[in-house]
Parts: sequence; structure tokens; C-alpha cells
Amino acid sequence: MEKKYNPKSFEDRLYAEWEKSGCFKAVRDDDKVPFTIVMPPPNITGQLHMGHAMDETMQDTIIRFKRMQGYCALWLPGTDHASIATEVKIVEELKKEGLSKESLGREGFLKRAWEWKDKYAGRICDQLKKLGSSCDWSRLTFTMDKKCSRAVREVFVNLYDKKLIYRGSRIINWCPDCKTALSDAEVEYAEESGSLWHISYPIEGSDECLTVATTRPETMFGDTAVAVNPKDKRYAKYIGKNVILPVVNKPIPIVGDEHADMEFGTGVVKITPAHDPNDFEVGLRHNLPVVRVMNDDGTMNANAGKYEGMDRYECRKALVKELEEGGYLVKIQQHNHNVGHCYRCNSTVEPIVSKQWFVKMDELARPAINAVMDKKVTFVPERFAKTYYNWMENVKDWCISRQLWWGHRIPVWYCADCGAEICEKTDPEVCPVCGSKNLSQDEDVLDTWFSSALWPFSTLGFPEDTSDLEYFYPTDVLVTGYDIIFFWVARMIFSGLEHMRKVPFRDVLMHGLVRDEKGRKMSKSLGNGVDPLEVIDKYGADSLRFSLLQGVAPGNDTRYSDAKVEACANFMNKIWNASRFVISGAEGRKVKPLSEVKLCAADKWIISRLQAVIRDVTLTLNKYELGVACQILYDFTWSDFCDWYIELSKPALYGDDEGRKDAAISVLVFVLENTLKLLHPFIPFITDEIYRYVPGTEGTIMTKDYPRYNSKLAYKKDALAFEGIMDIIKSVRAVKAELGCAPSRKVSLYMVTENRRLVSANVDCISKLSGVKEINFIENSSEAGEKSVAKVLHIGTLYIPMGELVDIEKERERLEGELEKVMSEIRRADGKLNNTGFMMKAPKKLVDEERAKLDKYIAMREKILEQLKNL
RNA sequence: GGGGGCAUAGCUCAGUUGGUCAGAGCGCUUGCUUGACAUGCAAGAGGUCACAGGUUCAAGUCCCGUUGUUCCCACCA
Repeated sequence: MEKKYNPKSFEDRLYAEWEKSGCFKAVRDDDKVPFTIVMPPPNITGQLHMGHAMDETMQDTIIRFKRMQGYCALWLPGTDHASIATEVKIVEELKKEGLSKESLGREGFLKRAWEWKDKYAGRICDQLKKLGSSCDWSRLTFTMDKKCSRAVREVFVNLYDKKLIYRGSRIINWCPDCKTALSDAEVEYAEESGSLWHISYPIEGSDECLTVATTRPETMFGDTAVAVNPKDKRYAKYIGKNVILPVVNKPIPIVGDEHADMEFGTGVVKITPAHDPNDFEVGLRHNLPVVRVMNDDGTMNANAGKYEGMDRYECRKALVKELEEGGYLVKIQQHNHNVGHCYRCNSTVEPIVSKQWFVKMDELARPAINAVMDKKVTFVPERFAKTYYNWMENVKDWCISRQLWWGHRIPVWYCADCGAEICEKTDPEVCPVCGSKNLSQDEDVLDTWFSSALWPFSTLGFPEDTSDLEYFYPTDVLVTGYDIIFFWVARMIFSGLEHMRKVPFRDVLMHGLVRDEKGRKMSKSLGNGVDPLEVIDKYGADSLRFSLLQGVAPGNDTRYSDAKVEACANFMNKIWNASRFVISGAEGRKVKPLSEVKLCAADKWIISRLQAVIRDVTLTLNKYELGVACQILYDFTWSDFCDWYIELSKPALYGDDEGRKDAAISVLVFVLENTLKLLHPFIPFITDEIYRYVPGTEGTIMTKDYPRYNSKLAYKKDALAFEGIMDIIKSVRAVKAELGCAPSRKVSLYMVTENRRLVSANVDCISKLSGVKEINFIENSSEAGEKSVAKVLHIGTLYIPMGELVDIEKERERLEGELEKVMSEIRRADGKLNNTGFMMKAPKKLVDEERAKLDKYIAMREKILEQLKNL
């Protein structure tokens, strides 16, 4: 083994080896139980970021754990075409070259997009490999692969036939920059300070006016009514009359509608059905015409008269000026309101009436809600089920058509001759209605999330009834961020139920965002993103992985910091060096199995601790508490194994007793090997690299069995007894430190104890770890001599002659302090045992424990009092 | 308007069926070239677990309220 921990010297090598050996591959094996994770496919738009790094690390840890536990573990990787996101990027790229989508044409553009895909999909996969992701690359899927396209086609046609997909003119969110419709989920709202323009609309045939308040005056060209609340005493009398739309000089009706809020603005609201979802509804109720005033690119159309062709905001400015000059502008009020923005390009979204394709949600949502209620799908942590219900219960129809080119094209054809709409599983040659060949396919593509929704089964072969689907579906756990519940998780659940008749996964493990050191979201605009690859380059993948899991609770956000990674790198260094110690200690010797050596107290203690760790880590991992599992392993490895056991093993290791030496080496190797296995799912590289050097091992650690709790090795009593020895060591160290005695100064020890045999058996350890030269057993304190410091422990009373260092007064204070501690324990235990409620209702085990504690502390109290008397 | 989260040591955070739960890392203090590791070892200091109630024999842990903070959903023009 190299003297220094140097992850660069082995991480890439090991990954290549793993991949080559085929141990990531999952092939149906009916003798095993399957465990499946489908990877949330990263977009092909960019680089791996910290969020991915955490997401992938969690999945990899779980899948490696399950694989070692003997499951047929499949982690299926893929990438997402990310329709709108990718198209935006490519358009940007084209722009730099002085080109545009239109100049390339659909075909040319798609060619370009596929080139993009070939370039970036590979790159992101390479980055996943750097992290150590043990996914089955032979199953790598892209959301626009043939098999996904087939699934999309199947699903679209099925939903269409069931009339769960329909086309209609509705108010949708329109991004004027991307020039496409968006779903509700794709709009992000942000509060902006704006203005509320009060504009007066003259009442036809009267001198009176109604003043409306609007945040978007430019839409007034599309006003087809003004509404007042029928209960509004101020205005009810005008209902049925007309107002004259200023500038346009067109009469429009005054309608009575509950939508008008008497409290807000003037109480009169202009109704623009083509550009506002609420107005659209009002329009339906009152049979109002729908007049669009904007083009797809956010410029005004012919209905805006002389403003035609002008940008929406320029028009607003000019129009306000005209209104002001015409005396229509009553006032401008400062007004903060939420404005919707495109989640990809951040432009202000316009609600616009447009003919689009929708998925009807009512029927699909109900079973999806029930599946979570019935615990067919469980959110971890559970609170996210609420988020899910809230959305599902209020979900509106899903706008799935996008006016983009990159994506799954909508499988609907129109007959130019008879107007028929054709949606079939195979491309139609002729119109089934009139026989015409004059067919053209719908120009639009599907929302990228339409294909993502099918991911858990499209990747396994749907719509065919494949053996993989039967075996691996439903998948076991989906690991993803809480920010994606609506986009993806919810849609997978209803899609799985609708098309597979089964939920897509049993558990949803949610994680939070990885924020920067100051707790801010990592973002491009802030420039505070940290590149995981740079971190890997500096510290190694294992350190990054461990830092992303340690101390993280499911569903909670976490902060990335170099300091944390550095602390983890120190842990790796610790593992490396401890392993070197064990391996070099075993060099040139035959390592005997545990059953063939005589175990001492310390040996049994560490083996016992190991069993507890095996039990707890397995338990926590099964509950997806990765952060807790990390902590358990960190503490065990560093404190119990390195700080204690390795030090305890040294007297035996460097001594002459071959039997004890054999035992120590066996235990060191045994514990190390098990610890490496326990740690492997979290930090795969370093554990496998070291494993190769552990005597008696062969091949990679990743295919070995995960340690199982063995009650025969639990040694509960021995372990507890040995803690008495540890108490002695700790006490001597503490006394020395307190009195300013050099740790290297050897002291004698006098001891009153009933456990002479145990103590004698461990003299070497006590001596080595606390700098003691001899232990003398005595019957009572008087034999300890003058100038001794006394320590009352459960295992017995310790006297440490400290000569001139002892200050009687300080010693008295110290003992009194200890007495006080013991007394408070006694009071606590006594209080409990005298509480009839506790005695009657607490479990017997607890009562017994409490009684035992009380007895122990009372004994200690007596001994401390005796010491005080003797001072 | 509706729904969450968070509030624990100077800082960042764990603490999941209520009973050694008051913890970790970093920071701080004091020692230490102790034959794996100074990326280390040892000994320490430091918290009324936001505030006020309640349930219970027992409450960081469950319930109600208050305050602060933060996020999501809805979208009054």
C-alpha cells in the first residue's frame, strides 16, 4: 500500500475495472429478489452539478448496499432530451453563429440537436462515472430512444382513445421568447413592483365614467366587457349598459359578475378573455367574444390598431401616454404583484388563449391520490405526501403541446381534404375518413415531462410485456429532490397506474437542495456554483460523496462547504492509515479465523461494538437514513476502532506472546474487513482499493456479502465489563491532565476492586494507553499511601500517587465535585423509583435498570465520602 | 389566501415509533515528535434544545398558541 492516501492513483483504475468486470450489470435472476432504481435522467443541457452529485451518491449508496445484501440490484441510468431547455441552449448557440432555428429549418435544426445530444449525453455519463456510480450502463437510455418513442406513442394514443387527451382553445401560459406554450408547473412566480393604472371608460350615452384598474393596460384592445359585482351598490345600476372602450372607441357591455372584487382597485374590472384566465371564465359565463391582441413573439397584433407590431412593453408605454393625453388616465398606483416567468428563459409569461393539446387530469388524479393514501407509494419523509396531495387535488388539465422542434412530435395527423384528425399507433398513409393522402402531422412536440412520466416502465420495455418489466417493475425507490414532485413524481405515479396498472415505485426518497456555504441556492447568475468535478479532482470522489451524505436528513436542504469535504478527506486519510497499520501488522503471518484464536477482553469489546454497528447501519439504511448511517460508521471507525482498539492491540502486537499476537491480528483484520464492507456503499473507491490488500481477500469488495449481525459475536457482558478497563484508562489520563502531569510520566496505580482478574488481564493495555507502570491491588485506601488522587469508578476505586503534584484542597474540591454529580444521579434515580406513576406504568426493564443504577451510585457515594474523610 | 420546513454548543447541522439524548464536525483552551495517521493523539471549556401552555409516570422528541425565519402552492384585475 502506498504510504499516503492518494485517490487519484486508484479511482479511475478501479472504476474501469468494475465496469469491465460486469458487476454493474443486472440480469434477471429468479433466485434473487430484485431491487430496482431508475435514475432521474440528467438533462443533456449541461454539466453535473452538486445537486446531481448528491442525488447520484444517494442512489449509488443504496444500490451498492442492496447488491451486497444479495438482491438482484438494478440501477438504470439515462439522460433526458429536455425539450425546451435544450432547444433554448441550441438557439443560443446558433445565435452566436449568426444563425436561427428558422434559417436551419426543422430538419437541419434537429440534426443539430442530435449532434448536441451525442456530445453532451456522453459527457454527463462520464461525470457520473467519476462519482463512482454503479449503474448498469448496458441499459443506458435516452428519452428520445426508439423504445421511449414507442412508449410515448402507445400512451398518447391510448389516452387519446379514452378521450383523456384532447385539443382545445384554452388560456395557457405563453413564453414570448421561447414562443411556446408552457404547463402550469413550468411557470415560476416572482413578486415585482409594478403599477396599477386606473383608466376611465366613459359610459355610453352618458357623462358618467367607470374607472377600471389594470396592471396590463396594453391588453385593453382585447377588452370585450367590463365587470362589476352585482352586489356592488355603486355600480349595479350600470349592468346592461355599455362603456366606450377608449382609444378604440368601441362599445362593450357592462356585466355583473362575482369575479369583480368590490374591495380591490375601483371595483370595476376590465374583461379580456383572451389574455387572462379569470377573464376567460367570465367571458364564457357571459358569452363574450375572445379577442387576442398579441402575436406569439410578444408584439401587438392588428387588433391593437396603430400599435400593431410594437413590443408589448413599448405599446404599454405609448398607450398609457395616449390615454393620459386623452384624459382617460385617472391615476397610477404603485402596486406589487406576482408575475409569472418562464422556468427556462425567465421571460415574463403571457396568459394567452391558444389551441393546444391537454391531458385531462380528473380521472388520472384520483387513483394517484389513493395510491399514496393507501401507502402503495410512500414518501420519505412523509410530509411530502401533503405537498403531493395538495397539488394532485387541485391539478388542472395538463397542457402538453409545445411549439418547439426538439422533442417527441405529437402523433396526430390532419386531413387537408376532410379535416379529419387521425391519431393511431402507426403513421397513417391515407385518411381513414375520406381516403385522401393529403395528410400532415401536427407541428408541435410534447412537453418533455410527458416522456419522463413514463420513465420507470418505458426503460424496461413498455409497451411490450417484457421479462424485465415483469421482474423489475414496480421499481423500489425513486430518489429525487422535492423541487420536482409536481413535474415528475406526480406524473410518474398517475402514468404508472394508468398504463401499467401498478405504481412505478414503492418509496420516494426526497432530498433537498445543495446550497452554498452561505445557504444560498447555487445558481449561474450568482456564480456561486461549485463544480463537483473540481472537488473530486482535489479531494477524491469518496470525500465528496461522504460529505454529501453525512449529517443530511431526508428532505432537508444542506450546505456545501470545502471545510466539510476536507473533514471527510481527513476521515479517508484515517481509514487509509489505520488500514496500513492492520495490513502491515499482518504481513508475513497467517491470519487465523476468529474461531481459532483466544480472544481477550478488548477483542470481544470491539467485536461486540462491530455487531452493534452492523445492526444499526443496516437498520438505518433500510429506512434511508443515510446521514445517520454515515455518522454511526464514522464514530465507530474513528473512535472505537482507531482510537481505542488499534491502540489496545499494540501491546499484543509488539509483545512476545504469539497466541495473543495471533488473536490481535485476527481481530484487526476481521474488524477492518467488515468495516470496509460496511463503508463500501458510501465510499466505494477507497474501500475497494484497501480491500485488495487485506489478507485473505480476493477480487472486488463490491460483490461481497454485506456484514450481517451475528448474535454469537455480540459478547454483551464482556463488552460491558471491558468498559470498566476503559474507565480506568480515561481516569488516569484525566487525572494527569488535570494535575499538569506529563502524559509520558509513568505512574503507579493502587486499586480497590472486586474485579482483580479482569484488571490484571488488561494491565498491558492500561499501562500502554495511560502511562501506568504498575498496578497494586489493595484492600483499603490506607494502603495507597499519602499524596494520592482517588477516582471512584464502577469497576473499583483508583489511587494514583502523584507526589508533590497533589494539592489537598484541590483534591477535596475535585472529590466534592464528583460527589455532587453522583448525588444528583442518586436524586434523579431515587425520584423516579419513588414515583408511583413511574413504578406502575414504566416498563419493568426500565425500572430494573433504574434500580441498578441507583445501587451503583449509592456505592460510589459511600466510597467518595470515605475518600473525603481520609483527606 | 392555503400548506410546509426550520428555530439545539461561537459556526454548520444530526438527534424517525416519548425513557443515559443533551450529540458530531469545524472553531476555541491546555498538553503531547506516545513505533498507522500532526490530514494526528489526549484532556477540557461551551447549550434552560426560540417563547408560553398542555398531554404523560416521563417531552428537543407528541398537541395547542406566540414570535422569528424560510420555502412551496394559489394568483385580486
